[in-house]
Order: sequence, then C-alpha cells, then structure tokens
Amino acid sequence: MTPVSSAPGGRRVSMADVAAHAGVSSQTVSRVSNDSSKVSEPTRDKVLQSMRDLGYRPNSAARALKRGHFRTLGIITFTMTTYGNVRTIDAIAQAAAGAGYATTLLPVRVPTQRSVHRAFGRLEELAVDAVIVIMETNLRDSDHLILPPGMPVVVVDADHGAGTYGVDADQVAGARKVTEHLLNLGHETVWHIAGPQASHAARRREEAWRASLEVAGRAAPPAIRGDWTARSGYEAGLQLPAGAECTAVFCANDQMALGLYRALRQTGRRIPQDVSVVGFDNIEDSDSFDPPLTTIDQDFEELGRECVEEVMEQLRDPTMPSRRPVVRTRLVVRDSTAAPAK
Amino acid sequence: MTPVSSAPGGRRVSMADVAAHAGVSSQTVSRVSNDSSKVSEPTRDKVLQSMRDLGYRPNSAARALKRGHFRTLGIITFTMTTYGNVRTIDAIAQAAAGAGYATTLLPVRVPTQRSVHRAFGRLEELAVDAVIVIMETNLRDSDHLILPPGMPVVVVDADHGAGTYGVDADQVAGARKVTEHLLNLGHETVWHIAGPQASHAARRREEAWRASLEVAGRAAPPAIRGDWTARSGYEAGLQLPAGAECTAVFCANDQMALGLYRALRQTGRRIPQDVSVVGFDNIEDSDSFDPPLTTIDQDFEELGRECVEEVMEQLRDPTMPSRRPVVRTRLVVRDSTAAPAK
DNA sequence: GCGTGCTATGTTTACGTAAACATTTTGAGT
DNA sequence: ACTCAAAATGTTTACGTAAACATAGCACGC
Repeated sequence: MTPVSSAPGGRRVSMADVAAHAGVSSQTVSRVSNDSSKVSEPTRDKVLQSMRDLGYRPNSAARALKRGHFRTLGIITFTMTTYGNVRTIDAIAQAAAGAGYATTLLPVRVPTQRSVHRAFGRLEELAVDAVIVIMETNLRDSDHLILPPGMPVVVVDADHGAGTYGVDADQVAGARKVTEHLLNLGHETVWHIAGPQASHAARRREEAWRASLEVAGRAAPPAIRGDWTARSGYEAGLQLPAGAECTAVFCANDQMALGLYRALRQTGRRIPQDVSVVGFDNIEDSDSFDPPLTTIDQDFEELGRECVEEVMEQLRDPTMPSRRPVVRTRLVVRDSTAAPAK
Repeated sequence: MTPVSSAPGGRRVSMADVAAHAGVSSQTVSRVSNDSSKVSEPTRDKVLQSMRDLGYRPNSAARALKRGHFRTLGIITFTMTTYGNVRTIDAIAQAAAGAGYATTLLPVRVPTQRSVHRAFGRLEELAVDAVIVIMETNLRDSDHLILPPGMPVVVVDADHGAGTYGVDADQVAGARKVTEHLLNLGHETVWHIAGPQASHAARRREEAWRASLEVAGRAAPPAIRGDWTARSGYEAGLQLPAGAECTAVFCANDQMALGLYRALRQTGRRIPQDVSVVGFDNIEDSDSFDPPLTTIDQDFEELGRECVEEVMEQLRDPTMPSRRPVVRTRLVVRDSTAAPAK
C-alpha cells in the first residue's frame, strides 16, 4: 500500500488519523512516536504499520508547542565569505548537532541599523531556542544588539560589554606570537597588513602587533589596511617599501598573505630569503602556498563547541554568568619565515 | 519599567497575559501582533505598551501550528569544507531570506548509511517546510534518499532519477570549455587532475574532459585523482610527466590548482610558459594566484536562487514536475594559460 | 427615530501533541 | 480462585495562537 500522506479533508496525517486507523488511542500513538516504552510489542507494530500506511509524520510545530522548545539554535551572521566565519558556523552546527540541536542561519547582508533591526525583528518569528551572533563587524553604537527579551544570546568575536555571553579566539596572544617569532628570527621590526577597520578581530590583531613591538622597543611601521581578500593583500603588498627596510610582514589573515606573495614575487623579492611572511587563520590551503605559509592556527572546532556549551549553560540556567571562554591560538611555523639576510 | 518576561507561574509571557495587562481580549493582542489593521489607535498603543512592559514575545511554535508552516528551509549538507558547498549554502540562505524563509542546517558528518538515515530521521523532528540536499558525495545505492513522505525535496549536484526535483550547474559545458580553450591555444592534449571518485561533480567534469578530447581526436592521458584539497593537487602535480609531454593541465577545482602551482614551480616549470593550468570554481582568491588563474566561474547565486525557486514551486503545487534548471558556467581567462612553447 | 452598514472588539474553537490522571488488563503470589 | 501491583491503554486537558463567528457601538440616510 502506498502512503496517502493526507487525511480525509486534505489535512496532513495526524496522530488522530493514525490512532483511528490502528484502532488505538492517540496517546498510544504518541507513546510509540516518543519513548516507545510502555507499549506492548503487538500494539507498537500495529501502530508503526499504520504510520507507514498513512505516511504519518509528526508535526514539529505541535511538538515544539507542547514541549516548549525547538532544539534549534539560530546563528546571525553578516557574511559567509570569510574563512573564519564559515569554519565557525560549521563548527557550531556540528557541535549543536552533537547536542541534538539543529542550527538555523539568519544571514544579514549589510550591517546597517535598518537591516540588523529587521533581522532581529524576524528573530521574534524564528523557531529558535537561543541565538549565536557572529559579530565580526562593528555595529554603529545606535545599532547595539537589540535582541528579543528572554532569548539567550552568545556573541562571538565582538567587543561586548559585561553581562553578555561571549566566546572568542585569543587574537591577542596569536598576534603576539607572530611578532615575537619574527623578532626572534632577528628581524628589526615587523610590518602589518591589517584587516578592515570595522572588524573587531582585525583591530585586536593590529593592537597586539603594535603592543608587542613596543614591548620589544621597536618602532612600529604604519599598518597597511586590507579588507581580508587576497586582492587587497596584493595591493597592500605593492605599497610596502622595497629593499632591506621591510624584511618581515604579518598579514591579518592567510588570504591577504596569498595576495602578498604575488606582490612580493612581482617586485622581485623571494620568500623567505628577502621577506618573511606570516598569516592568520591557518586555512586549509596555506600549507600548499609556495612556500607553505607560517601562520596562526585557530581552533574553530573548539570555538564552536564553546559557543554551544555557553548557549546550553544559559538555557539550563539563565541567571548563570558567562564563563567567557577564550579559545587558544597556536603558531604553525612553515617555510615562509626565516632570519633576515645579513 | 523593565520587562518581566515571565508570567505568574514562571511561564513565558503569552497573549493572554498581555491581554489581561492591557485590559483587552487576546484576539485584539493577536491583531496588533499581526495585521495591526482593524485596531483603533489608542487600543493599539495600549497593547504595544503592555507588550513592552511584560516583554512579550510571540511563541513561534504556536504560530507555526496555527499557520501550518514554519517559513523555514532545511539544508542537508555533508561538508562545509569545499568552496562550492559553502557558496551554495550561502546563496540558498540569502535567496531564502529574500523569500521570507529562514534556513536550517542539518550537517551529516560522514555519508554512511547509518548517519544519513539518522539525519533523515531527525528531519522528521525538524521545524522545516522543505529540504534541499546538497549531495556532492555519492551515497551507496542502499542509502538512496529515504525522505519523510510528503516533504518537498530539491537535490543539488547529484545524479538523480526522474521524478525528483533537482538543480545543478552545467559541469559538462564548463569542462568542455576548458578543454577546447586549451586545445585552441595549440596544446596537443590536456591532462586532468580529477576530484574524488565519489563526487558527482568530479565525475561529470572528468567525463566531459575525456569526451571533449575524443571529439577532437586527441588521446586522453590518464586522469590523476585528488580529493579537492590543495595538498592533493600538489601531490598529483608531482606525478605529472616532466618535459614537453605535459603542457596543459585542467584541475577539477581551484584549490587543487593552487597545489599544482607549487608542484610545477618546485619541479622547475613556469606557468604558463611551460605548462598551462586551468581550474574550476573561480574562488575569490584565484585572481590573486601567481599567475592569476584561468578558471570556470559557476554562478552560485543563481544556483541558490534556483534551488529556492524550485522549493517554492513545489510548496505551491506538489504535483508540478521540476523544471530541473541547469545553471550556466563561464570561462574566465586570466594569465595561467598560453600557447605551448614551440 | 429607526433601520443599515460599517468598524472595533470579544468569544469560541481548532490546530496536533503529550503530560497528568484514570481505567483496564495482566500476571505473580498465595 | 483471589488479591494486589505493575503494565498497558484510554481520557482529559493545556500548550499559545489566529481563524471564524458573534456582538456592540456608532454614523448616516431617510
């Protein structure tokens, strides 16, 4: 028999339909559909058969209404074009799935006040138990996170005030490790190709780079600003001074480092003999750059796990303060860094 | 007054609570919450004020139950590590958002029979009106898409039988354009670094490459198989014969082309003077490869739009057959291809 | 002054599920 | 056979919303 999938009247098949078909009460159908304990073998089989016959599919809306939750997390994200965001989203989705939660994407195209408000407005409608915001980009002050009241929120990668839940990678330690690595190799100073002004991560990496140079008593050259893309890294690279003045460059991400590679080669400089290059992110491709790129590895899986962990914490007990975990970063030394030529 | 966010009894604030607080019926609250027409100005203000006072947030589950839909699409995806998948997911999410739909991710780690079944099982529970499956990887026959009955489905990037809804990029035309471009430049034949055996897209690109060579009466060298990663492209590149025997290589994606660049340079060959290289995908970075990569651009935005379009079609009228749209591909010629040395 | 028709609001009900409680059946122990 | 507990199943109800229907108020024309 092929499933009919719609009850008399054209409605979707409900428990009541299955119950009638199997000659039991709807509660028994419910039991089979859920615990499936406390139901005798023959009854269960009968009900399961009826479910198949009718093409029964539980109504998630009714379930959620009854249970009071969706087992679904929302992710507000401004872009999926940067590597870090994608990895973070993926990691969150995996971790959430592990905890039995699905993940709903709420893409916000441009971080203007209007679009953010609209997105957060739509959140009200969303079938979601909690929200993770991947900030990445600065909002103007007036846009400050106006979230639905009573909705647990975790913010990733943002300057957040006290009282909010947040998770972040240890950008500062990462940038410090880069700078120290290069100075230890004997470079006089380190140049920096920064990410966009609006990005929290970019700002923190830049500040940590500058601070590390200061601690070491070195003069910080002016930062050159890119926009995360390889193309902007290429253009930034063309602005670097030629000759011995610039022997080491720290790129705020690996993609810009790729662009920098091309700019350096085009202007006749070898990596690492003439210029050492370090990236940030450890994208999958970076070990196949030519030469393989020295970079900072961020543990996105852990970041995702921590996000989900924080959310779950908040769902369990909304009064609990955030642990505000910081995910470690790790220097991966490959072949793009070396001591400067004498 | 700060919102209380919970009604007497600890429950979330409901319409009834707002209604009581504002001294109106719950239906009036519903009207304000929805159309907001047919309500007098003073009443509306009163209700809105009560909503704010109590921190009212509509219950999406109850709404969905009443309305019969969630305005949410599900995406089943096997990996978010390949560029194409991410772009597709992003495009779908954007297109869905444009149509007023949210997007729920359902990541399936390994495409084994068990995990797929489990995921599709969880789908039953999912608060979703329809599903888009980004196949990408072959399932073993026994795993064939067992989806909940009555759930609209669109499959991307798969060999699908008749009767299903599907969308795909025109892999064949893309691969043909590549081969013809290289032959037209004067190359005797074209080598191929293929994607993994299990991938539909990889298989179709490989077949089209081989067919194009046949049509031109050229012998097809053995395909070298990679796994989409830059590292595998590097390793495949090391297996290419040295010398004039191999002057043109078509990589099944851009990342493998990046690895190939390194292998070629390492074995003393220049691009494009000694070897021409073509990729597939036109990833954002490929114009910053050194040299900028000739590749095939896939219009992922259109792919995403078409997916959503197909889903909407099916939601409107489940009996309608699929248009089975095919998204165009475009050859982007940059600096990695040239005529072979004489 | 009295229907007539409209607008604003209230009342009832149903959506599909599952908890809580009620009842029946089963079976083990005497 | 009879008691009693446990297991299996049934009945009632509530979850929060919104459609459908009902009613009250009010302006307007004759």
